[in-house]
Amino acid sequence: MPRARRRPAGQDMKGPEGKRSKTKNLGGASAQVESSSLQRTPASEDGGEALGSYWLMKSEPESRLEKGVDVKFSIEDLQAQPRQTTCWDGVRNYQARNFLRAMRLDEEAFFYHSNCRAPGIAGLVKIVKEAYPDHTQFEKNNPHYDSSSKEDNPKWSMVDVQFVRMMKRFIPLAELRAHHQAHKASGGPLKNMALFTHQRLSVQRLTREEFDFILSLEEKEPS
DNA sequence: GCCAACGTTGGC
DNA sequence: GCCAACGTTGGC
Repeated sequence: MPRARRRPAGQDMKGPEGKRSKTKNLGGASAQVESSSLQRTPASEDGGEALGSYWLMKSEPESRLEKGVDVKFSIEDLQAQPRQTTCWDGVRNYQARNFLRAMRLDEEAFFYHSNCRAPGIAGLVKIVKEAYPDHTQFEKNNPHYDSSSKEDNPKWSMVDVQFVRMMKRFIPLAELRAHHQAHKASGGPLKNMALFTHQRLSVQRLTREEFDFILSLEEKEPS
């Protein structure tokens, strides 16, 4: 099956080569109740909080070809989308998928720039549509096509996210790491941050303490 | 471009 | 079900 990859469907309407069908018609005629997954668990399954959760979602802001398709999707690309909204397709890792399925409407996520010259947290997005089947798993020409997934039992899910705001200042990975290292000794809020303890996971859950601490960094001088 | 970390695959 | 080989992630 396809490798685990993240990144949203940059419905970039660049050039004539209109990628796939894409273009989720949000607000389309029938705001149909999606989610073939009625498995709507109490969100307490993955060690999840009962209350709202916070998230971090990775995306690559620099061009890179995957099976001939550019996977670039920066926060600026998100801002340029209709309604500043995109479907977060292409996740092919079970842990990340389960987090997508645990996301609830209006929960907030950091938009993280990965695999680039300046990795770090660029902005804030929120969930505007809960998990539903990722259509790209059925598209033979999509880099994330999964021949093992069947239409009547889709393996992979996606959510829709909408731009909320840019961070007041970009929060570099190196700065987060410095806090993580310090907090491991001091017991501070970033001591177990998934960005470092599960570094390859493209969709991560944050505690409220982690989320609030990172927001507080916006007000501080770059260190 | 290098390469460590780590998830997945497939032989047995 | 083990585990070595392999492929990917993603920082540097």
